[in-house]
Amino acid sequence: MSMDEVAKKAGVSTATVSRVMNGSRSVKASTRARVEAIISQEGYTANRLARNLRTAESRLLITMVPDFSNPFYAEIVKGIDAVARRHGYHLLLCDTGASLTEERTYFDMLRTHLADGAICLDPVSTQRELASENSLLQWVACCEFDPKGSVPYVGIDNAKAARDAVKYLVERGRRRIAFINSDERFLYARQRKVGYMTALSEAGLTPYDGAIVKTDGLTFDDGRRVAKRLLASAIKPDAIFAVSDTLAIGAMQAVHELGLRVPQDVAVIGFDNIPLATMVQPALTTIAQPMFRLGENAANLLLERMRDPSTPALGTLLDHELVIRNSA
Amino acid sequence: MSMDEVAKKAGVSTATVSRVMNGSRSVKASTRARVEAIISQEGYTANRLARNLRTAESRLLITMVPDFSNPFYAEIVKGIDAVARRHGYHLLLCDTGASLTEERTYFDMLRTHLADGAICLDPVSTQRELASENSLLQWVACCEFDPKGSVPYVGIDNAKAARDAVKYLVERGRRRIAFINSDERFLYARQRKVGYMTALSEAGLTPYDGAIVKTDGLTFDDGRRVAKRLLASAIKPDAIFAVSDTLAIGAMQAVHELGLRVPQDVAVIGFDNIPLATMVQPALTTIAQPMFRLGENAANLLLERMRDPSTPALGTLLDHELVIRNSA
DNA sequence: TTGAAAGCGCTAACAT
DNA sequence: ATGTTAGCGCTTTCAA
Repeated sequence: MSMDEVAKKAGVSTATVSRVMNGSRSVKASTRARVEAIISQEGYTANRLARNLRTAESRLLITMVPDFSNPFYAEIVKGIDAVARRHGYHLLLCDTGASLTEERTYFDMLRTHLADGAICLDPVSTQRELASENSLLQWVACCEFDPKGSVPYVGIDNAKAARDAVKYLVERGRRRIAFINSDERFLYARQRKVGYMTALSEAGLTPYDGAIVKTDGLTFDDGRRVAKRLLASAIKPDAIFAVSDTLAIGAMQAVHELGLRVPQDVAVIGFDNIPLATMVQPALTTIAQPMFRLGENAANLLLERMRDPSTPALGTLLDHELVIRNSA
Repeated sequence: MSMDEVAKKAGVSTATVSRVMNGSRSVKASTRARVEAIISQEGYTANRLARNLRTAESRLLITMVPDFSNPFYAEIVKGIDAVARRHGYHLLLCDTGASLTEERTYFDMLRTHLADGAICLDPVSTQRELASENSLLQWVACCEFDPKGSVPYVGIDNAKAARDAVKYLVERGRRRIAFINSDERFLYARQRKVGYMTALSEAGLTPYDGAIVKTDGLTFDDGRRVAKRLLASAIKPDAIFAVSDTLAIGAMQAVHELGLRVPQDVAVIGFDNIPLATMVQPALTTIAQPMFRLGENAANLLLERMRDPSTPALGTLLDHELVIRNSA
């Protein structure tokens, strides 16, 4: 059923029906009542495709996530969703698999007006590729960002956070501190490595031979695998710092499987403070990111820029926190 | 830039540009080349709002999830996404919080042609409310479904699966088997309870006093909390069957905190086989659901019904599997 | 093989 | 306070 038919039944013009639907003040009470009666009686809802075409907005926001089976992103998305909803927007959530091609597809949805704005959580390396070709589109970066780029962002100071974690290990007397990093296409991976190096050099240390390892993914099993390698080499670590909790938990598992104890033999620190961190044995010491608030901030930033595109494209860094539990 | 401008630049009509964009065969090769040159040179992409309005389809599929921080749903969504993508659809993912009001919002998006179809993972109790008012819309249920309803669905036989789990415990000599259930608005909760009762009665047992407990949520902490209650009562369980892995892992944690051993003192079985199940100590025995395939099937079912609405609205049950590890 | 023209269902400027 | 009308940018029949 279209607006035309509603108008006909109510004996008014489509313009009046439109006014009623959009809450325009300039409709006589009796007319409004008559129209509303028809609307609810017929269960009429406006065709949003038509409305969107006409008003050139869709009230849809895209959120690009590299992998939504990673629990870390869930909280961020909830923060985004909360803000979006509060402003009458809905979320088009996309698992890009960190792939450039997929990203392009979603940017196309912006370009073709299927969505009004986007929040990108994908690796900064892909973001850089996309920045120039999508400079006219409304989008912001969250967690992953190019500090020198022109895309507004919200994140944390990864280098400082990693430094805090490693500094803590040093203060507890650890000297052979291994570092499990992930894909360095991600800014956080590169920055956290910097923080790791900084903390060591501030303590007059250097990474021992073979202290730094890399994984492709972020699964528990990735963590377990590389930790086993770490624990099987000539020089054995007395502490492991992993760039994500999932990796850290995998590493703890590996330590246990080799008959060693956490933290006595090997201390372990993770990053993210996912819900699970409190549930493993021993509970995981980690760096907490304000995930929900990261999402909220990103959404607010985007909405603000959409409202007023001349808003300066600034970057915001939120605070992290070292959460000390029992694994280190 | 609109199609009009492309047409003007190429010296053809919009109809021809449209034909080129949609790969119509009836365009002279030289004309096509000329138009395509302009398109790529200008970086033109069609306004999908306009196209959607005209063709009355959006190529968007809604997926309603009660809570996407639950890792269980992530795999299902990936299955849905894979199929959707293969057929040129994109996913509008929604966290409804299992709320009826939210659900209604998303069904409205179907009604208003913002999306072409929906897959609902929300509790069957809310689905029932929605079934009649949305009987004309294209949607299917996944995991949660009304076996007697008219909405097509894909799921597993929860009662049978739960029975398998509890039967296994009985066969291993357990007698005081506790049951941690969650919100009984969910079909799976009710069906699994049936399975639990069936297995016991088949073994000539009845639940001991206080054997059955309920939680509101599905977090680790919910599991830990109720397990503590269970282990503090007069009669202590020698086994715990939880309706989800997250609850089971929380329960294991509680057992450990009380200085008891899993499985020697208390065996624990979960449900879902989330990735984490292999990473906890001891590794969790659980019922595996084919999550990815559940998602794939649901999406295929939906697409089929959209293609041919006369396709019978049938229900499919996929197989589960008891995965034996070390916790029971 | 191509173009002209109608129209998808709505909003908003303008007129009354 | 209400109606008329012109489009938003596309697809698609119909005619040439």
